Amino acid sequence: MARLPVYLRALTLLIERGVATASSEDLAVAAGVNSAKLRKDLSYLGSYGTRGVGYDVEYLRYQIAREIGLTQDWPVAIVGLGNLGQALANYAGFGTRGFRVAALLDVDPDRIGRDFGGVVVRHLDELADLVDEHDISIGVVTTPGPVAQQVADRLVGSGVTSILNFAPAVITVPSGVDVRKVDLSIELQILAYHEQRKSMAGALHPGLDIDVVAQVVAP
Amino acid sequence: MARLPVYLRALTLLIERGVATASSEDLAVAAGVNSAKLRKDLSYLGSYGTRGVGYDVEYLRYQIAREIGLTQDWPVAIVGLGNLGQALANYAGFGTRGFRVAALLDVDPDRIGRDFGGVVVRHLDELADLVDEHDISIGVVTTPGPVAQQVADRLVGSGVTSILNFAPAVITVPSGVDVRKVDLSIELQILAYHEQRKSMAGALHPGLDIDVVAQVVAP
DNA sequence: CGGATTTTGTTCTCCCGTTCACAAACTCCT
DNA sequence: AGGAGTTTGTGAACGGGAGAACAAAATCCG
Ligand SMILES: NC(=O)c1ccc[n+]([C@@H]2O[C@H](COP(=O)([O-])OP(=O)(O)OC[C@H]3O[C@@H](n4cnc5c(N)ncnc54)[C@H](O)[C@@H]3O)[C@@H](O)[C@H]2O)c1
Ligand SMILES: NC(=O)c1ccc[n+]([C@@H]2O[C@H](COP(=O)([O-])OP(=O)(O)OC[C@H]3O[C@@H](n4cnc5c(N)ncnc54)[C@H](O)[C@@H]3O)[C@@H](O)[C@H]2O)c1
Repeated sequence: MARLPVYLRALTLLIERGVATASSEDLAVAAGVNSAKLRKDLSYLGSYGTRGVGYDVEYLRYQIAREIGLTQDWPVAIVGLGNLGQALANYAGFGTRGFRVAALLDVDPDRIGRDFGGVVVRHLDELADLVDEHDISIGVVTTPGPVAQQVADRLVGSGVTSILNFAPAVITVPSGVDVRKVDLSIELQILAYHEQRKSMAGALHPGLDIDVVAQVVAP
Repeated sequence: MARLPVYLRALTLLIERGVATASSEDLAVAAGVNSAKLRKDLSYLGSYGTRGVGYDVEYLRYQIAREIGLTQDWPVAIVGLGNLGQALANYAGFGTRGFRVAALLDVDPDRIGRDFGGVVVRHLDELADLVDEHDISIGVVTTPGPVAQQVADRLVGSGVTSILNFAPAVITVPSGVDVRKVDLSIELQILAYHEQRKSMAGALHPGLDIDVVAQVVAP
């Protein structure tokens, strides 16, 4: 079900291009997945396609948006207005996808009171009030790693039940709370790992050309 | 093998705490995984543990770092110095993990020439020269989605063989080139999906308390 | 020195996601 | 209207990862 957002984006792209109807094959290409997988995924939501024709792009987009819950908009709190937190707070693409920055929190007096995209940074102590006031259920953690756990604890304590964590730390939460992690270093390290294998393959089999090496290395 | 970086971070944390030896159970808790899985993963690298004792933290950390390829440092190019690109360029945690920002590229004359963390932004046309000069094999894409594909093409054309893509677009590359995607919107949408299910479960079974709901909803 | 204890490395089983393949359903053209 | 062509929805086979469980190996302790 983690692929639904990808399909949603592919559908939006097709709508922008003026496409009214698309086959599972078309969608699969646009979303970068196998067409059988895509059909099976969509069949979970119900029979929204027409055999011999394909899917009504607009209609399917709405159905997926509804399934994900994007017919409402989700207020989000961001904790930690450093480099990354500011970039997120300024990010326009946020609102166009059903999310709204409803609260910004920090503990640094230099950050508190500043304004990003029309929202003023407040002290973390005001978290519970803001969560209540704006009915926030999603929190984003962009603090340094060492304080991520305690910030997560306060988010949970204030009633937040979903957390997106950018800090390089494993955070644990009570059951019933979802955590997702975005970790730049890990992504880069995975790339570095493959890079190293590529160069090693080249060293071990200098006769092989790049295409063959690619096949050896492919996951 | 995508878990090796997580183990690496857990080990680094333990070293900072002065721990010299850790069992697979300790490591599993620190990394947030199952201990059997962790042991199986580590056994791939070789037998670096001692039965009845556990793993030498320092030694294991080095072995994993070597496996990933972090004994060398990896020069990285960042394309698109907007909100996000600037945050990445300023990010200190970059260098401490074996990566180095070697080149910054943009096409906006207002950005070109500016300095982030000691590196000057250059025009995208200079990409190939910079890749050659600094022996860059990893590129980071932080441009708007619509130009992500053409930027990726230029990266590949310049000799980059690994791409980390932050733009909300599916990019396709020749075989032999690795692409990883970091997509904020998708992460938030997955959280929203689970949020919606939580609130629906509450509406359908108003008698259930939050803990029971949590079990129903858990993946 | 030998048994009790701890913990690794590995085997085995199970389960879930992926993919193939095909019948059913729909359109289009003659 | 009917056959040819397309495309969905899904049953079935496949593959691989995850976890339980256990034997082997090392330490500890009397
Ligand atoms: N900047 C990046 O590009 C980048 C990339 C990947 C990961 N990260 C991670 O994201 C996190 C933030 O990175 P950054 O570069 O923005 O760091 P930063 O130091 O610029 O910002 C951290 C912010 O958190 C605030 N903060 C500190 N303790 C807090 C607390 N207890 N409660 C609330 N706020 C608190 C600080 O005042 C500061 O404003 C770090 O964990 C970093 O490792 C950053
Ligand atoms: N800012 C965020 O927090 C955030 C979060 C998630 C995803 N993203 C995605 O990351 C990307 C960048 O976001 P942003 O907020 O930094 O956008 P931005 O508009 O601030 O920055 C985009 C930068 O890319 C440059 N650019 C445009 N076309 C280019 C080209 N052909 N070659 C090189 N550079 C080019 C622009 O000059 C600009 O500096 C977007 O795709 C966005 O959707 C951003």
